[in-house]
Amino acid sequence: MVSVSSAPSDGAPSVFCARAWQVVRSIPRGNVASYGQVAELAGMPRGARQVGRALRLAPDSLPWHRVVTASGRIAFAAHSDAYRRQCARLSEEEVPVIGGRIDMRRFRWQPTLDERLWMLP
DNA sequence: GGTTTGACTCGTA
DNA sequence: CTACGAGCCAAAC
Repeated sequence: MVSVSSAPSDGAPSVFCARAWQVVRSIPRGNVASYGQVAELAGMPRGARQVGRALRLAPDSLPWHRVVTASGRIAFAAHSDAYRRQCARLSEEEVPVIGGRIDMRRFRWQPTLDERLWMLP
């Protein structure tokens, strides 16, 4: 009997977590995506909060800074260390955070049909 | 088991 | 524009 556990209790991250990381890796430099957008592309339409959880466990090599709230704000508390780190990393790639905000109309990632198909299950 | 928590989102006021 | 509340879902108590 082979038991296949998808629970992260084995030490391995969940399937959704791995998918979310894959989506985040696909966000081009100079663009951002919202938590909800990443969730949807990863196959979980209402999983915005799970994306945040997945990113918390993510390696620093992952471009986690390209994920912001739907309104274009950084999800961390405005004066926290994490907030400043994300802000700095975004500015490094020409994504300005003005008034605590990113202009989603200009910087929101719009994946092509090909990119969507590549990521969906 | 239930309750709380949080890197969320959306509608209303 | 901000504030609040309800909905959301998995993890942690």
